[in-house]
Amino acid sequence: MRSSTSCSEAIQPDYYADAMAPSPDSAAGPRKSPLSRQTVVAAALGIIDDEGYNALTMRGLAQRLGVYPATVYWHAGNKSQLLALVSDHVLRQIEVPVFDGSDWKGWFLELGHRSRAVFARHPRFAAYFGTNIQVSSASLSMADSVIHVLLRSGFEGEDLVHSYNAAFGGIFAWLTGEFAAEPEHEAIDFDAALAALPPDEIPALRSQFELMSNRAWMVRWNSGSSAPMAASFTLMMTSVLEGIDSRRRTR
Amino acid sequence: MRSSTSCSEAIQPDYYADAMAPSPDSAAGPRKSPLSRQTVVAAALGIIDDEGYNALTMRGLAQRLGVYPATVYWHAGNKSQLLALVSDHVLRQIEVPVFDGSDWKGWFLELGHRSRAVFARHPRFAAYFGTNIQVSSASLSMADSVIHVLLRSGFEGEDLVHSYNAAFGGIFAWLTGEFAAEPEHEAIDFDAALAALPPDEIPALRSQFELMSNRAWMVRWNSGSSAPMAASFTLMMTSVLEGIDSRRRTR
DNA sequence: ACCTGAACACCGTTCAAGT
DNA sequence: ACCTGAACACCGTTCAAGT
Repeated sequence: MRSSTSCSEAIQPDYYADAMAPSPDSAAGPRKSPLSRQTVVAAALGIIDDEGYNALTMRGLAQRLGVYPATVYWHAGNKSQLLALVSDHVLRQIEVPVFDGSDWKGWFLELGHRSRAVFARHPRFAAYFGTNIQVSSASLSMADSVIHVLLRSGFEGEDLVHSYNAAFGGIFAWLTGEFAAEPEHEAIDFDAALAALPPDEIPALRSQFELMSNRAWMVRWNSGSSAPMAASFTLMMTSVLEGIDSRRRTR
Repeated sequence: MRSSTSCSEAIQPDYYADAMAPSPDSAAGPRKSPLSRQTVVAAALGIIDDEGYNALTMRGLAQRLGVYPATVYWHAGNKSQLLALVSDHVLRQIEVPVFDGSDWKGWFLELGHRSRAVFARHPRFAAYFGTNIQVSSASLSMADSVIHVLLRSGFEGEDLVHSYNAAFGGIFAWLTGEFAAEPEHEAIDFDAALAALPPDEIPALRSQFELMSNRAWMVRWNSGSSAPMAASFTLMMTSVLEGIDSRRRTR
C-alpha cells in the first residue's frame, strides 16, 4: 500500500516517512486480521525486554507493529494506560500458589520465589511495579489471595493490615530494587567514584570490598538480571516472616 | 538582555521564544553571579517536588533558571548525570546516626526513620532510588556506615553480605514502594476496577475492604505522601531485624 | 569560563479522513 | 471497526558563536 502512494512532495521530512510507514513486506507478511490489544501489549513488553524501559515509545511501538502511531492509540488508549495493561499482563504470569491451610510462611516464600522468577524474565519492566501504584484485575486478585491466606492463618484487624504490608509489600518492593536499572556508562563509573573519595574515608567498605563488590545494595553496578541477589532475597523474606510470626506469638 | 534583541523575523515560532527566553525581570532580578551546579541541582529537585518526576525536562529547568537549555548542559552534563547529582543531594540529607557499639537493631531503626523522613520530603523523587542503582559519594559513604555497624556487631563473610542486603536493601526498597506514583485519574479508577470483577471474586478482599482500603499494597490509590504507611514500615523493619538476629543466634 | 541562538532528530497526542 | 496521513506542541542534545 505504501509503495502505491507518493509522498515525495509532502511537507513531511523523509525520516518520518521511513520511520512511520507500515511495512507490508515485513517478516509477517501483510496483516490479514486486525491488530488486537493483546498483540499491542505483547509488543510493548517486547520492546521493554529488548531495549529497556525508556526505549518504549508509542511511535517505536507503532513501527514495530507496522502501523501508524494513531493505531496504537486506538487499541491502547495512551501511554500510561498501555503501561497499566502491560503491568496487568506481567502480574498475571505470577501463578499464585494454592494454600494448604497450614504453612502461611511457606506459602509466602513460594509466592516470593515465583514472583522473582517472573520479574527476572522481565527485569527492565520491574521498575514499573515499584514506582507505580497497581490497580488492575490481576493486582486485586493477588491482594485477595494474600488476604485470604492471612485471614485463614488467624491475622485480623490492624495486625492483618501491617503484616500484609510488611510481608507482601516487602517482597514486591525488594524485587523492584534488585532489578533496578544500571547506571549509564557515561554517567557513572563505580571505580572512579570509589577513587574520588580520600583513602581514609569509607574504611569499612574498603576492607570488605572484595567480599561485597557487586553483590550488595549501593555496592554494585549491575542489575539483578546479571548480578542476582537470590540468597539475600531469601534471607529477607524468611527474616520478615519469622519476625512477624514471633511478634504475634508474644501477644 | 532579551528585550534589547529582536527576533520577530526569526524562523523560531513564538512559543519557543516565550518558553526559552531568559527572564531578566524575574523575581530574583538579573543574575549577578554565574549559575552554579548546586543551583541547577536544587532547581531540578524543586521541579520534581512541585510538578512530579516526569515533569522534569532540561528545557523546563532552563526556563525556571532563566537561561537557555545549553547552559544546563554546561553545568550538569546531561539528564541522567543531573539525576545522579540530585540523587546524591537528597541522599546527603539523610543524617546517618552515630553507632554506640551496642544496639545495632536500634541503629537500623533510626536510620530507617530518618531515611523515611527525607523521602517524605521528596516523595516524587523517591522512585529514582528504587529503580536506579546508586553510585555517588553519598551512597558509598552510607554503605560504609552500614558495613561498619554490622562488622562491629559481629557479622562477617556471607552472613554480613546477606544481612546487609536484607536490612538495608529492605528499608530502601520499601520506601520507594511506599512513595510510588499515583495512577493517573484518566488511566485507572480503583472503584471501577473493583466493580469490574464479578461479585463472587476476591471475597477476602471484599470482606476486609473497609479495613484495608487505601492502607495496603495493591489496595490503595494514593501515594505514601497522602496515605502514609509508617506503622507497616516499622513492623517490616523490626521484623526483618528480629528475624536476622534470631537466625544468627541459632547458628 | 559561561552563556546565547539555532538547529537536528526525535517525542506523545489528536483529528479529520479514508475503507 | 479499524487504520491512514498529517499536524501540533513539545522533548534531549549538540555546536558554533558570542562575551
